[in-house]
Amino acid sequence: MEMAKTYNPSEFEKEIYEDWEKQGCFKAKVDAEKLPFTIVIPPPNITGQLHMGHALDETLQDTLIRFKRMQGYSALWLPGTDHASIATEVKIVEQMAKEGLTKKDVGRDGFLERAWAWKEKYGGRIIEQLKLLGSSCDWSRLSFTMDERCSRAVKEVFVNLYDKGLIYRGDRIINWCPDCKTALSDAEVEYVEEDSHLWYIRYQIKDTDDYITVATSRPETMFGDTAVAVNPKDKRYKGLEGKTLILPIVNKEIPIVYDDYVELEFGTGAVKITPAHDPNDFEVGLRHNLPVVKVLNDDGTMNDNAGHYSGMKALECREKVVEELKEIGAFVKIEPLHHNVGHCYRCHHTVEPIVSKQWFVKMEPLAKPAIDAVRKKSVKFTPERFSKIYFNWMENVKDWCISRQLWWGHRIPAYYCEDCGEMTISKEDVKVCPKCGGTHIKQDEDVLDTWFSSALWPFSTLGYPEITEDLKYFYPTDVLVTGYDIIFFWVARMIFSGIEHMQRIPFKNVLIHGLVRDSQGRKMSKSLGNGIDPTEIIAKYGADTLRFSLINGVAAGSDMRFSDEKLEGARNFMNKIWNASRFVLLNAEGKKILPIKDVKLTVADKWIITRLNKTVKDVTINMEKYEMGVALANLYDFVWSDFCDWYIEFTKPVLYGEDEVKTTETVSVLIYVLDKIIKLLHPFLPFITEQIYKNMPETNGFLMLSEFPKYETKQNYSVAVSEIETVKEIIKTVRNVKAKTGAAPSKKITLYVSTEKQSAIKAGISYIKKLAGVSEVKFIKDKSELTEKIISQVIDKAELYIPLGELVDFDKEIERIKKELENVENEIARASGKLANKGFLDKAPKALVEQERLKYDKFIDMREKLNKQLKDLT
RNA sequence: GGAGACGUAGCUCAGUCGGUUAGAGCGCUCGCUUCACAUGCGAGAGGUCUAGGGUUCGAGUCCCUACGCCUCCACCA
Repeated sequence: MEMAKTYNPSEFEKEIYEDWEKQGCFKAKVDAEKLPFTIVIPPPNITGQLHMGHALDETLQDTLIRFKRMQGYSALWLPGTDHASIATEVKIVEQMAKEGLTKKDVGRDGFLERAWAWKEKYGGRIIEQLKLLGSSCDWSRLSFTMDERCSRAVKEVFVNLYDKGLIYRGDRIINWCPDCKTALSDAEVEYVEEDSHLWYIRYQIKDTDDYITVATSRPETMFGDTAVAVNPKDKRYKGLEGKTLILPIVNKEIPIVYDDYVELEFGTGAVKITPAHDPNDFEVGLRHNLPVVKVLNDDGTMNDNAGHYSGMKALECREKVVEELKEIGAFVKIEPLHHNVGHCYRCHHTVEPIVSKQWFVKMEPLAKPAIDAVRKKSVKFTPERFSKIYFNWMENVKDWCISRQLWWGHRIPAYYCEDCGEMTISKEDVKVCPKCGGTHIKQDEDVLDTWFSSALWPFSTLGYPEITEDLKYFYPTDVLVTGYDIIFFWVARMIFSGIEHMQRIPFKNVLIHGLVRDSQGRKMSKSLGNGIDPTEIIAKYGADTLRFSLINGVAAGSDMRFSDEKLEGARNFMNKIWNASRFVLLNAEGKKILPIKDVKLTVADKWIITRLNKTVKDVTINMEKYEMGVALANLYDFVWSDFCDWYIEFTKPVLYGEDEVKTTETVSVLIYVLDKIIKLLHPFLPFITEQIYKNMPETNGFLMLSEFPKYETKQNYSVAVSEIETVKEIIKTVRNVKAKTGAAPSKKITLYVSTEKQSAIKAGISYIKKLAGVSEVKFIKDKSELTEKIISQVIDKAELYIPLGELVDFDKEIERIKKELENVENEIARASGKLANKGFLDKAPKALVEQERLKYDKFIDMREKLNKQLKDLT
């Protein structure tokens, strides 16, 4: 096979993925000989389309799992999707609306039928998109939060928690979305700052002409007022104990109560208490045994308790009530108010606090061990700072409202006997009442919060509640990769669920990444229309380019800006890899490749092998720390700068020369290094590397199943490395002089060198000639041996003299030397200052002091030479 | 109100345990049709590391204060 002249990913990505899948490369086996390494995917919603957030999340996971797989672990990346209760239900309702149908029209069974059909049709879409990215998920284990296995786990957990008294049902104030018509958990409410008003209304004290003025932001809820509260310390309201107020408009009598909750400074210091529609008022109501009067319907309209406002929308009612209060003289004043208003995280409709009967998980006993697990580092967050956010939430967590008034989801396994009223909680369907034997049984209408099932994901997907081989081998999982926006919804709940039901943490590490923003730093959103479709990028640039641009140089946990420039940079790197590989493979054609140990290594060979070894080490260490951005940046630098810009250039004099033996040896080293490069790059860039691997001589099987390079600890080529560094410096210096003086780069010059270390330069003489455009290198003792006009350059350990004839501008040269001298003087001052400092000599590490001494000597030497040069010129 | 980040080149960002002459990519300037690659090669310019104080032999890095910008949590009607 021959490599195509240009990098064209669309020609091979699909085929390679199919091959991997066909050959079972993604399948993880329970293998006692190997250590397991497990990642469960954060299950994307079945309603979802792949977006950049997914692309980042999946790329990180795929990179890790491929790395571990190549390191010899039995690596399982377990994929699946989430039924996304609210999000999906909203879509089905929308779809039905187009046909003029409502949920009521089709009924529960009819609705679920449609939902399942919808899931069959669209649920797999995102899976196909994940494949385009190159995700090496074990598709044979594909799960779904509502499949049989996960549903069984949900029932098991519900019953367990209920039996332990950790699930209860009761009338509590919850967040109600009037649009979705369901309860929401606290985490599902987003607060948005809004401008509103504070209305001051006076309530008459019964049998007097006195009034108490209350301040409220929601006048329409006054019909639900069952008291007015004041602070017991408030002197303004002394002696009102036991007095009764007349609620305006409805003329209902309500008591005055004293409660610490009331702030003295805010408003008038008197608060109307509406237990049914405010969480704080609800608490006050409990403390003072106040009745709970609801005034809102589930759709956000006023109910019959609002008298003649019944049926009106809350906001409309607000205006009308204020008007009426004005008419009857109960209105005092209005003030602007800036406050936060809760909105539904799915439909963004304003959320109403409403009292209703819901199911709750008691959080305190569950949160405690989950906090300990993170505190004791059984679960580690990367970056570490996110554990603080976790603690902050967990330590103040309230009971979790888990019932939703929806149909798409896990129906709550509570059964009510219509004959005797008995409630039975059961994993199995209940047909006969265990108490009275009655057969009129009705299951609870509500379903569970989506996050209730996702909380079980790390073990429900592995077989729980059955203790399967998979569960024993792959649990606990190793790392969970997700965005910081989902720590409360999901990460926290998985941690306490794993501890509670498996008696073990669900994962050892949590790798948190940031958001992918647009080039201006804005969140990508539908409303802004600034979203980028990853599949379009893959179609245009290929998956590897996308993966590279998402990972390279990005620090864990921080947001990133995504831009065309970034993509182009990534694409250019793919092109670089492609062409460097082509160069190596074209030169290797027909050559016998020697094992590296049979090659007589040149200094350049030793240098690149040393650099390679260092890169293997850096990449490995950074991968272990989940610093994928740093690891990939290391590789980028090594491949482009060291391998392409220097080493490949070093090989050219040999490859284009006559020496057959040397050519064979050089090609062998090139192949050796390229082989390591594509292995190192493979976790990040699976397609291009696999494609190159296909073209490598003497390979079989897949690159993705090959072994990840290991680094040597004993290797010592320090002499060669320092020689090559000197050679590089000489080449750069000559190039610099040519550029500065305007000499054509192609103009061959004779290079005179004065040095005590000729061996270094002799070893690299062919490189200097080729890469610096030098015809001859001559060693001299002193500049005085030269009669031509020259430019001299001081480098570490040597002085270079470059004759350029009439081209030399001596004034500029003097200026340059002066500047250089200034630089060196600064360094000498810095170094000598350090070395004169007793504290530094005493306390700094010895190696560092020694290093500083060497530097000092070097700069002194340079100063001497520069001064001499300056003298020669003036 | 509570918490957490961030502030480094024109732009986007790295900078690991406190120790290098503070780095990269893009952009910019100059030069190059060098036989893998112009999606390239070579050479450059560009920095008071937001400001001030402290700890230290030594601070871009640790601590404090201020300013600027961002995010999360809480939710006083």
